[in-house]
Amino acid sequence: MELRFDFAKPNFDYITTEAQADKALEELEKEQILGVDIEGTGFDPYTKTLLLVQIGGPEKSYIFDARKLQLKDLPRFRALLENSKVIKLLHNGKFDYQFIKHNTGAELNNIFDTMLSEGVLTAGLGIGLVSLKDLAKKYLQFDMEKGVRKTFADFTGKITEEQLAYSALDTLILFPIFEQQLEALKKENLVNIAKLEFAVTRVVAEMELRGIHIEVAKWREIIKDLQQKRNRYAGEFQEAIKPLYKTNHVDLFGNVTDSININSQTQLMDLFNSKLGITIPSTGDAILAGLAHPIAKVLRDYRTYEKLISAFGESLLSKVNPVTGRLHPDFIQLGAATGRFSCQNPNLQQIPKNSEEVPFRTCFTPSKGYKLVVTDYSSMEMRILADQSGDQKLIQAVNDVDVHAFTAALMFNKEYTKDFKKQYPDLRQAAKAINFGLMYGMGPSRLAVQIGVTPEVGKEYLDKYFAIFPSVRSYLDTIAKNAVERGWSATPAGRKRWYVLPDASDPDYRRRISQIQREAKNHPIQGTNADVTKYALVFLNDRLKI
DNA sequence: AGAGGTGGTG
DNA sequence: CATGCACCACCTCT
Repeated sequence: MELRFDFAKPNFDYITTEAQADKALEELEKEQILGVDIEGTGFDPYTKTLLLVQIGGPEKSYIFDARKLQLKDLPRFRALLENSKVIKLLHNGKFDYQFIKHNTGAELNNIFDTMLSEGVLTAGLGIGLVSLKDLAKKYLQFDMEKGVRKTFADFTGKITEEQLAYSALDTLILFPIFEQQLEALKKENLVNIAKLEFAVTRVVAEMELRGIHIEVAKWREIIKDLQQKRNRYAGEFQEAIKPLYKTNHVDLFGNVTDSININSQTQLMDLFNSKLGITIPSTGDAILAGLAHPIAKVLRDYRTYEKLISAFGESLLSKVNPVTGRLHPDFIQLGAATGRFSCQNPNLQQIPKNSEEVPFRTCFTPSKGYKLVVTDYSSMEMRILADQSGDQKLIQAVNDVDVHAFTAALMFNKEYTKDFKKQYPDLRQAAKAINFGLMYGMGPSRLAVQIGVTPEVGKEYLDKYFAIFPSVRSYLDTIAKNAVERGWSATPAGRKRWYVLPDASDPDYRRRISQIQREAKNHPIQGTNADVTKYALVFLNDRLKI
């Protein structure tokens, strides 16, 4: 590949005056494709400063100094970035979108994102989202110098030549990577999925900028209550185990100390296996629940509260932004191999469901003058399974009735009525376990454990299920078979997930193949849910624009 | 710093 | 026999 720039001496102009900016914009307005990148003093647009905005064609980069120019007062600058006829190449454009929007008002559009492209091209391979440096190495066999990047952290001085050259390279290098990725996307029929991700990334940028309002005082009240309960159980636990430990646990000041660290799995294992003579394979809740010993009970109670306090207590509040007073979590749009989102800092996707004792979610309220609108799909993955398998009975079930109850009625030869759920709760529960389990590629033995029957009965149930919904079996089996043959599976919208196929000589060959089969059965279901949700995000953002 | 255990969500 | 999918946070231990 012939490069149109010199790695060692990239061509750039450094723009510090309005006159220079006008001249640069005149050149940039001639381009159909622009590379865009920014440098800031950190990652949070609200607490960190925008230093540079680099915009360039394939041969030359123009570096706008955001501290010397009033970029929000340059309508031509904004018009260039918002010109929907021009493609903007970025790497992790969500980040640049946020800094540019916050500092200049411009809303980048028509984005081609090299990080997201690589994400859809390698989903499932365990590579994750990669840096621009990684892509330069993969596509251009070039080792990028990234030491300069760190020099921008909390930078307050005068921009150096070295910093400028580094910054320029970041927009130039996007072009040859873009060209190769575009070919790969076409070859893998991933263009439409990539376009979806590019559209979604603007929505995600807006979501993160907006953040969410949390009632901090109310949150603290909930934690306080949980702490009281936890401390009581911790005390009861220590009291109960004290006789088992001979050592006199008194510290230098005469205070009685705990016999063991209740949070230590190692010490708990020793407590049960050596001191109590109860052999357990782990201290997980499923095991403890099966023990009659009162220490197991108090430990389970302690854990319930300790979990909530440690995972959702003060640590979550520490993530409230000092400038906005709101939470601004990171939404990773390709966070899962299936195409699902993940979320971090904090993970808003794992706030406990509301209960009377733990009403965490009620603390997320609209700020004054706003309404919080909640939207969701119901039984989405069951509907997807019904639709994709084409099974007429399952389609009828998800459309017309309580699908789990309906399944149970057919499997156990009962009449389906409106109060089936009340009449036969256990049968419905068993059918629900099968419905969900199938979407995860579950086998008969796990099903048996799940619903508390023998493995033989578990197998009977599965056979019965597939006799009623024959298309579901053939659908899942075909997906699994294709995945092992081709090394990938795909959603109807075209999203792919790849699998690393084991070598025939691998001692774990059978286990690994089974793993791939389960993942592949789940991928088109979970992945389609992700596809649908992402289309909905774009749709909603377009129509609910404030 | 990273692994393993545990447990919260869809 | 094991072998239900996808995540992230916190804790201890090494």
